[in-house]
Amino acid sequence: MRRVSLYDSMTRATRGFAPISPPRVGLYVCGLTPYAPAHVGHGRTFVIFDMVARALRRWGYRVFYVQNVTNLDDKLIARAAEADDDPLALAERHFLDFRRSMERLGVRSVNYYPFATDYVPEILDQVRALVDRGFAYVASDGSVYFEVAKFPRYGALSGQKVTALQPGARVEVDPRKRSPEDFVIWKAATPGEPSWESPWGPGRPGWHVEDTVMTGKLLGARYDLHGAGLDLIFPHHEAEIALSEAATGLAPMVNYWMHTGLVSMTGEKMSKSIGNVSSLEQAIDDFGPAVLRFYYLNAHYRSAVDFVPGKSLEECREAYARLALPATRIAELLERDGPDRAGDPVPAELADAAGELVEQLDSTLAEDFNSREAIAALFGWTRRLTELVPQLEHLDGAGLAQLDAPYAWARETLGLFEREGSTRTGAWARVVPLLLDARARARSRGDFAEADRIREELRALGIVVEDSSGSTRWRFADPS
RNA sequence: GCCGAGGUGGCAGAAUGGUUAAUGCGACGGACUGCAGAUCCGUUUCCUGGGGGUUCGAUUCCCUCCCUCGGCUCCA
Repeated sequence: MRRVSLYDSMTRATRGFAPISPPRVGLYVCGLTPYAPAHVGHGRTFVIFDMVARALRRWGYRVFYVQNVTNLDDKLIARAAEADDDPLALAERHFLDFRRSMERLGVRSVNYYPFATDYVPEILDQVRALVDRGFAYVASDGSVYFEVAKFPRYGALSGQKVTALQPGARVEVDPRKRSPEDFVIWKAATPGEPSWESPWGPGRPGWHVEDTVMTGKLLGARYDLHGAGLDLIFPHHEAEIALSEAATGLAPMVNYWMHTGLVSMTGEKMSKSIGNVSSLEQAIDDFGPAVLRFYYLNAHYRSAVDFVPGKSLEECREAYARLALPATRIAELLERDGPDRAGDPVPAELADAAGELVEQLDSTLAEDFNSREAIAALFGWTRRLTELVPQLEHLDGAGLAQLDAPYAWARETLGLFEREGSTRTGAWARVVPLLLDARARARSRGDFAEADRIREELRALGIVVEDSSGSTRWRFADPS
């Protein structure tokens, strides 16, 4: 296992990562409440933790990655009511869309997506335990609240002092609470909502308790790593700590907290409730998954990034295309001729440099997942290889694989450079070269009118033909 | 008001108690090309919010001020 250091939001320091029972790592990331389509900001958090899981696995850790789904809450109920729909069905639909986006983005590292409503019996057990132990109280309507005053460590993660909070700053104070900082863990049902029987009457789980029950059941009372966007630090993660540690008596609930920086748009946090969102699905459609991953990983995960429509992803498209060029050429050659293709061996110093770079990439990423530095190093490799692009044609399969090693590293950890299906299979792969041969003959006899006609005909079919000094290449036109 | 994270070139965005502050985008110039496109090469010397302090040396550490963003019981 490689030595990894990461910034822990609880201690506010970069620390060496030591799992409770190596090589196993329990990773929990707060997933989304699927009441609306996912936006570009959500994608950032999930791509980042996908990278974290991929990298840890590469380095020998056995990561069990859980990402929850809050499939029932006030917003879902409100949205469903507007559309005369069932909240659980609405959540299911949005979740499936979200999974499709994640699949397209190459986020495949999550082992399990638990749904909150599948854990109601366990949630009731935890609520009951908290009441029994005196940490929670039952209000007159049958709702159950956690009493923050009973848990002195409350506020350790966020640095907040309960006395300094401004109750009602953004959300109205619930009159059933003993104290404004208390939070609901079991909500008495209003007629028409999905509800479950409980000792306190029909109701449904509060948000915070869902997570502690699922992590407790799936990862244990104490586990290694908890991640999410930093907007969840207060109150959600503070509440998770209080609930779990109060209910189990075991602390700390989690050893390392990782929080990702937020994506803003027009200077404000991108947020469903503000409405300044840019659809994740649309961004993938327009730019492809690789450009989006590049966008996310091209900044340190903890820094805030501003999303500028019409600019941010366009810039990344240019940069990524340049970065990926040698990787694409190598992949094309290996795809065409197979891994055993004949040719010259690669010069030893170049092969060595590739190996050294891979080591450098690993150590860079192992220091608090600095994907930006890794990408900068990859640009260095691309610069070096682009000078050799005309010579790649003459190298043997093993040599190409050696030169590809840094890109293969990025495929594994960053999820970049993955070929989205071959563009060169099927009938096109046979027919287009025939047409290009005819065009080449036309060009060589000076019949440029015919050459241009063939190029235009192909263009109309969505195939772009590009000449370079020695050869002609073709590709499918960009989707937009 | 309180808590937290920040302020780096035209833009995005890293890093560091010490030679030219990474990388990319953009811009400009050139190469290649029948044309188009793509690609490549070069240039972009004057970039670390203001003021103090510590130090031989600060963009980095400390204090203070200003500004921005996030949170204050909806949120990735």
